[in-house]
Amino acid sequence: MSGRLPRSFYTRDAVTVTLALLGQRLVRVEPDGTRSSGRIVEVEAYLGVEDKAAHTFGGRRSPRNEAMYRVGGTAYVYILYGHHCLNVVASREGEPVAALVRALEPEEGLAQMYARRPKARRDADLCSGPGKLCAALAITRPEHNLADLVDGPTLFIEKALPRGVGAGEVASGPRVGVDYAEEWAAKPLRFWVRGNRHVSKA
DNA sequence: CCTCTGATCTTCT
DNA sequence: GAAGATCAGAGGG
Repeated sequence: MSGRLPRSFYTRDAVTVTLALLGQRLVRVEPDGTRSSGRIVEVEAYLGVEDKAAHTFGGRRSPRNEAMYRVGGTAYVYILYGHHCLNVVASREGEPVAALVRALEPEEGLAQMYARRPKARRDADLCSGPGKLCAALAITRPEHNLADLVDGPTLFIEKALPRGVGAGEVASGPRVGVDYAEEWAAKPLRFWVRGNRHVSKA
């Protein structure tokens, strides 16, 4: 069995962590021990107080974005248009940077995912978006915001063996839905596994 | 396959 | 009261 990613994985700079998450396995464990999981195939980096697209732009700290300021390895879960979204906080405490997990390739617990996402017609509909994957894995703000992915019991990330994703397999482009962010809108901070059919958009 | 539009609901002003 | 780090369905190619 593969091990969880340690604290030292998360306490590096944000773009390094964001890229390194590609290929790793996000795992949700139910109280009864049932696992749902998927390989991370699409992510975006959000870069702290200078990034106009980030919730922490300008250093605004609030109850909503508190998790962003915690140590790398903390989960930041927020609600947008009625859907949950999961971020993996990076770097050290006090530096509010994170990776938004945008898509997974489902691996374990497919039947449970379909049960939680009744609208899905095929595997590629299950986790191909930040709101979809949270629904599929039952990731919610009340349960998972501020959770520690290094030590927590119900949500964590396992190192994919034998390795993650090679540099040649990674594509990059502008982040989704941040056209309002002026010069930050065009920066290539979205990364995905090239050709994978589970990414939210090519 | 693609683009467009309405539903949705928390957060902060 | 307005603005989103979104989703799903409709309609056209």
